[in-house]
Amino acid sequence: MRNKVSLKDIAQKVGVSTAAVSYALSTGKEGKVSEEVANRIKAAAKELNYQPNQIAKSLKMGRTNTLGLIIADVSNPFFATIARVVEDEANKHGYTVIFGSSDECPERAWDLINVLLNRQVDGLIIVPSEASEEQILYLKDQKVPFVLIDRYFPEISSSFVAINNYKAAYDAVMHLAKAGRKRIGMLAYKTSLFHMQERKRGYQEALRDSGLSPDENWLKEVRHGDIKNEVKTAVEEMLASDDAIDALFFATNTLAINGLKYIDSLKLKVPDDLAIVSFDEGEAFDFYYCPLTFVRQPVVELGNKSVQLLLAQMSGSDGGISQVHLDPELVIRKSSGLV
Amino acid sequence: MRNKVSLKDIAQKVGVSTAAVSYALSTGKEGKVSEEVANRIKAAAKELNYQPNQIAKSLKMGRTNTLGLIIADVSNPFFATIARVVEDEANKHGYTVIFGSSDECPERAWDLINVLLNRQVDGLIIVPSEASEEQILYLKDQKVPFVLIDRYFPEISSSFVAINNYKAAYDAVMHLAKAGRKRIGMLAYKTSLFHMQERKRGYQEALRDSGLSPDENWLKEVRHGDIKNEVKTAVEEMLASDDAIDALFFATNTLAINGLKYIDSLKLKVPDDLAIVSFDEGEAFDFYYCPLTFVRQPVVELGNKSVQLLLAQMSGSDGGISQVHLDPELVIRKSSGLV
DNA sequence: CTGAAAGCGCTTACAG
DNA sequence: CTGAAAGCGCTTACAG
Repeated sequence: MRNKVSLKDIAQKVGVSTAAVSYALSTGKEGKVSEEVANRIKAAAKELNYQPNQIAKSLKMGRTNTLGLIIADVSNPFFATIARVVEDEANKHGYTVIFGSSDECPERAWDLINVLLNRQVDGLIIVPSEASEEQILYLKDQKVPFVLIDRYFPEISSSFVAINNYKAAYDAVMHLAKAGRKRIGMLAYKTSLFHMQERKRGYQEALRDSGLSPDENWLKEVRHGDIKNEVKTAVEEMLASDDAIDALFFATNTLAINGLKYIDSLKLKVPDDLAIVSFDEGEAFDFYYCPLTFVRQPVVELGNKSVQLLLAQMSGSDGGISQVHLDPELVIRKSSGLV
Repeated sequence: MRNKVSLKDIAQKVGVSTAAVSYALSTGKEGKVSEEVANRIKAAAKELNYQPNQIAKSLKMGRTNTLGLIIADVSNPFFATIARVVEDEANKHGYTVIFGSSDECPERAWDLINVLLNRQVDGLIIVPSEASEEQILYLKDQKVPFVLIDRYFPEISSSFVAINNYKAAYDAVMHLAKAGRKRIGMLAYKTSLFHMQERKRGYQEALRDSGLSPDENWLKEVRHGDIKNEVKTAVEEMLASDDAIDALFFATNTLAINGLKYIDSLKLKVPDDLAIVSFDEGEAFDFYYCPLTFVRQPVVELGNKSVQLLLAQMSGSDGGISQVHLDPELVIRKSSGLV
């Protein structure tokens, strides 16, 4: 089978102890073995195509140089990009990443945490799902290094990297107000997760600050699951009332994709009939007839920063909890009706 | 720190050997320890919140229950979906997956293979990049269980799961011919990889079988890297000649996205000015004004099958090499000009 | 039925 | 400068 050659084989071949081989092969321990012996060892290692067994090393060292990443779903482009960025940044620092998709389901997230912990990952990066506070508290209690990304729980003190969702929504809606829209709707997810609450709060504050009294029919929430139909119903209702909306802010890209499809089926014209602002860009919108105004999340920074915070936390050099808010950017194009 | 509780701690608490604890806690070894002792052990394990250290177990067992997955790029939706499917299928069988993105670069693929092997993955699923034959031969030589996915090297005997690319392209182009198109172009990648060769062969055979003598200007190849500009130039040339194409077959979804953007900028109308068939569906096309005819790859089956083949190979129950070709499906919509 | 012991492949404190 | 030995946390063949 493979990987049969171990330190012992090299030691035997050269006629030294495994200790000598270990010293000779690890950098920074040069003084421990004479150069001549070291060279013979290195030659033998190369000849036998020696590949160190990281599992054995990990067991001995108590470190695996592995990071665990729990996201909602890799097949969602937003999370796929995060996964990619985290992978690259981790690799750069000599870490491998193991990821898992929680599907926004706390039970699956628990399973993943246990699997990753049993595999002795050195730290975790987590996009927490709803109702997973218990998990986060457990990790804190167990002193597992971790950082939350994209979302966090304000009532739990922990490291995180997130965007300023309040501001993102506030700016988006203010922009629609400035464009002259009076009846601005918002389509969001029905979830207690803080990032979504913040987006809703931003929406509401912006309405207030624009002197537009929010109508309760303008803010609709749908659940994960049967998105397509729920979005249809929600948008239908926003458009049906006497006070039909004249602008719509989508709280995520998935909501925007589904919402726009339905709006198109109604033959409504963006932005004339309905002005639109969405969250995130993406290939999905590349072919939309009207270039969309959207909130650009700094996803690369989000991913990089989460790795950096985690590594700092693991090395103990940061002395505690770091909470990072990154600023999103409102990219203005035609769909909001101002240009 | 975390995970401090080991078999030894439980053994001490209960007053038995670690062996007894190990037996009591592993299923299928019931007879090895009296029920009464076993119960006390289990109670203690629960009380101490014992979590087995998989690293230690792996070292001892010579198996990690981990699969390595090397794809071109997780942030590409096609590969992201494969990653997701592989993850789910592997989990179902008790395996964790570690993935890495090779970026179609053989050096990066080599690095990934070494990292994964050093981490003692039990097997590999690989989307091979160009010029990586050496790597595949190495894996064979080392008797590492692996299966290739999406692509393979016909001159190297190995397990793989791929689609019938020749047929996919042949059917697509025949369909365009049936739609009355006479000058059918194809935009492909410049690569020696077999799947692309097969797609080109399918295109050429279909032209021949339709009595359309292929013009060498109709088949263009671009390199990864500066896709956007190369696609632009290629499409430009296909349209510029006296024999300008009246239909275009895209060999991948990335090529289609870039190609269609350029075609749109030319104000060409699909399918009247130019009929289109693409590879893969995707959100990207959801908003395209003309529903696209495309080759649907059975990506879920592709992923599932690759895991199944790998597990069979690892268990030694399949006695060698399995080569699976899955059939793609041509989904006919408006862009090809027949409906 | 039960447990002491060896060993997976490493690293490093320690004694020579 | 060099190497024997212990030990990371498990599992299991083996002896009692």
